[in-house]
Amino acid sequence: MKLLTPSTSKQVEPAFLPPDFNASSGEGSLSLSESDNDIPEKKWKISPEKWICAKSSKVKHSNLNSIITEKLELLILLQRMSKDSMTEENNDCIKNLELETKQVSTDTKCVYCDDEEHGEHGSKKNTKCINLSEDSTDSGYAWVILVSAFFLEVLTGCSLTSFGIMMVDIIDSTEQRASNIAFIGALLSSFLGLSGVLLGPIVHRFGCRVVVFSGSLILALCCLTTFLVRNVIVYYFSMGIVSGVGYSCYQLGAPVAVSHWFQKKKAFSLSVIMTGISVGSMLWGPITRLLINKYSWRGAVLIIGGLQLHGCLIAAILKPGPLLSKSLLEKKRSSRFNKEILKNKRFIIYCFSNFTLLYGHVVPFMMLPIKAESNGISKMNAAVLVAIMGACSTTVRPLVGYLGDKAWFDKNFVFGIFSILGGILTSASFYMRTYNLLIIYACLFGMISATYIPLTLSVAVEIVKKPEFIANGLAIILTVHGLATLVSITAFGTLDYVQLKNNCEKDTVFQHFTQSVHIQNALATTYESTGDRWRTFSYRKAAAAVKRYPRPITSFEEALAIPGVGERVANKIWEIVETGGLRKLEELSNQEDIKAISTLSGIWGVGQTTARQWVSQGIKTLEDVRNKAKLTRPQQIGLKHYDDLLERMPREEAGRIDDFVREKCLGIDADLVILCCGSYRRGKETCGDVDFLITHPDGKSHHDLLPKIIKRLGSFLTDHLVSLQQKGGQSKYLGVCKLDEEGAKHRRIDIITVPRDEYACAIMYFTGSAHFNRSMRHLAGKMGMSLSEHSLNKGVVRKRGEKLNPGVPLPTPTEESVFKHLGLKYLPPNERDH
DNA sequence: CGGCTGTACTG
DNA sequence: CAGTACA
DNA sequence: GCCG
Repeated sequence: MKLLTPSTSKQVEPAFLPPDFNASSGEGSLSLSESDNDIPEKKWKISPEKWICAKSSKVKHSNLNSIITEKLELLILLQRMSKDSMTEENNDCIKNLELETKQVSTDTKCVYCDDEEHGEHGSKKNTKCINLSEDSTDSGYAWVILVSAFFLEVLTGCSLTSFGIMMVDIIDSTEQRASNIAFIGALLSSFLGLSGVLLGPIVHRFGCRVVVFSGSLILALCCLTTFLVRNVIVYYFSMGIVSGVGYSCYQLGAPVAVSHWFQKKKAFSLSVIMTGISVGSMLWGPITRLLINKYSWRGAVLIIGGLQLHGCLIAAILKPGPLLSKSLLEKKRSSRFNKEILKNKRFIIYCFSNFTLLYGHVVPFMMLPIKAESNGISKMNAAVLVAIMGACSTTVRPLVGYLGDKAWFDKNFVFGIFSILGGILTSASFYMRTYNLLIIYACLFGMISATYIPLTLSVAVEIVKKPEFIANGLAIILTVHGLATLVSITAFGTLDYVQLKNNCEKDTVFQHFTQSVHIQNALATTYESTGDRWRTFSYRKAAAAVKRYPRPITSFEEALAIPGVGERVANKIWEIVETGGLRKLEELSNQEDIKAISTLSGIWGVGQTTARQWVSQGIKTLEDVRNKAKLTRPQQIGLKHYDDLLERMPREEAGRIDDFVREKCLGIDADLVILCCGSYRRGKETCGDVDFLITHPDGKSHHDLLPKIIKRLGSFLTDHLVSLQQKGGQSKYLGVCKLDEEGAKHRRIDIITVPRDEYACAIMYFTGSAHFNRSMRHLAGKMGMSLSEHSLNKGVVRKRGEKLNPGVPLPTPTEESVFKHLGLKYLPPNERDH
């Protein structure tokens, strides 16, 4: 085995080599004498000196035990200390190490077996040595185990990948500082590693089946908790600490299980499951994004929790194998922490450099989706970036492993160069704002990090030199990695581009930046009360543009350059950035009348005109309205539910309303097509109302449908605001509903029924957003067309806004067709916010 | 200077 | 027709 | 109030 016979006796060959190397290396050099097959326990405790002795030059058979022992000890240490799970690379190292260990034990043809009775360990009885017949492993059920273990690792890959993807949405919906949420990720990654300390003995005691099973349940429970509870402190546990432990179970379980079943092809099998985690991290990004788009991030968490329950299935498949290496794990660890290592100045310096390296390394992984999003890249594409990074890192890693073994390969050099490259690249990434550039960044960074991260450990081994310190040294390095991860993610959340995304930051520039959005909107509202419709329009537009703008505004000119922001608004933005306020707004909004107007126009059915009229008549409070004002029917209802109707409902509630209405409608006619549109369809976390679009596939049964539906919904609809028959066959109902639940509030509900051939345009319209509809209609207008909720018409002739020729409808069977006619790429509902 | 989405009910 | 609403 |  080449591993144990390095080219020079001085060079300590690091324990981290790629599986393919081990797999392909000859077995011959290590064949052992029979006597090694029966190894008494004591013999396993062998000093590190013997290990290195075995490593340098010729292998002494009698020392092989010590090699195995030492490696296992290292393994234990690594498993405890490592899993800088951000990057999985360390795990790979562990697995490589583990695999190598297995290889050794395989080669010796000495395998430990253990009756899978849980608990009764600690005595020699349990540990016996057998000569294996080769057919009992590597085939048959072993392959089932391999596939299961592979999928287990795929499930593990979910951990930080999906959290990274989700972070943006979590920040949005919890309105927490980004750093608070990022801290969950830091906890997750730390506990993924830390829990190895606890799990090591537990895997040993209860077997990997039990551990994987519990891991699965733990994860499912965590996800359920996250789904149900709306409290960030709880998330620290449910998504951070406890989830970390859960994933740790998977992570430990898979290689252990496989090592129980594979003998000859152990190296191969371990490399297979190793790729599992990479495949997992590639897959989970897009999957998570899709789930979030469809069900919001809470829903996604719940579904992921469900998916993690597959771990139970896998646990059931993972029956104890004929080979059992875990009994080896139980050996008492002989190496204690040796302070001598701290006298090695090179090593200390190396530790610091590793800290800074990892400090910088970890952030891009976790923050990439946020960075992408803050630069206006769609969430799905951000997820794709993560997948790309994963893929690149996956492809390069085996290559590095392969090259790492070559004599001419200068690890120190490569490590140095690539870590510097990674640093430069990441610094440069600050200026990468377009999707294409970020793709390149993801690719390069994935590849570069796949190079230097595994090498950190190899280089450490070379620096430590003294064999008795290697275990300690590696443990220290891995601790440093873990620490760096924790510190960097926590710290970083408060520093860089994360803030740009957020609107709840207290930091000066950023605060002013977000405040400006707020104030612009306030100004818009204020002007609305004054009645200047088009000024309002412009403020709204400018506010939206500023909100979209991915960076803090640092100069007047920068503000002016934003489309939709002119000189006057730029002046105001600059005043906000510099002083934190806007005098004009304060003047205006301190006027009692203006406050009154905005209060009154909160009543459904009361607009600017009515509100202003009332105020001028001295009606300034809701109480005044109740007593003095003349109210229309809808306004009375609006006043009755004033507070309820101004409140937005959580997405889940909209979902329950959807279920209820859907069931009732299908009771009328099972063929009806019911779609809940509006902000719900766009995947928003809260909804101001629920919008139902209903049609019948036969193209005619939508006639007279709406009254039936309203009748059917009965007391669910508490008040009717408007119920109208439109000319073209569309009917619209606006009303108020309330679920039959404890503490349920009144909610606005809109229902429209449309003819089949207007369905696509109606969906477009009813899904919105309002602003998106305006843009689409504006675009249609510029192209000589006209878009409405009924149809997309072409050949429209307009003259000074007036339509002279209504044009002819284009065929629009689907939403896609509408986009196509307008020369646009299809946008899924969740991307129609602008 | 003139447009800034397009449609439809209520009173 | 003006006012209000829907996305 | 912004933009063409």
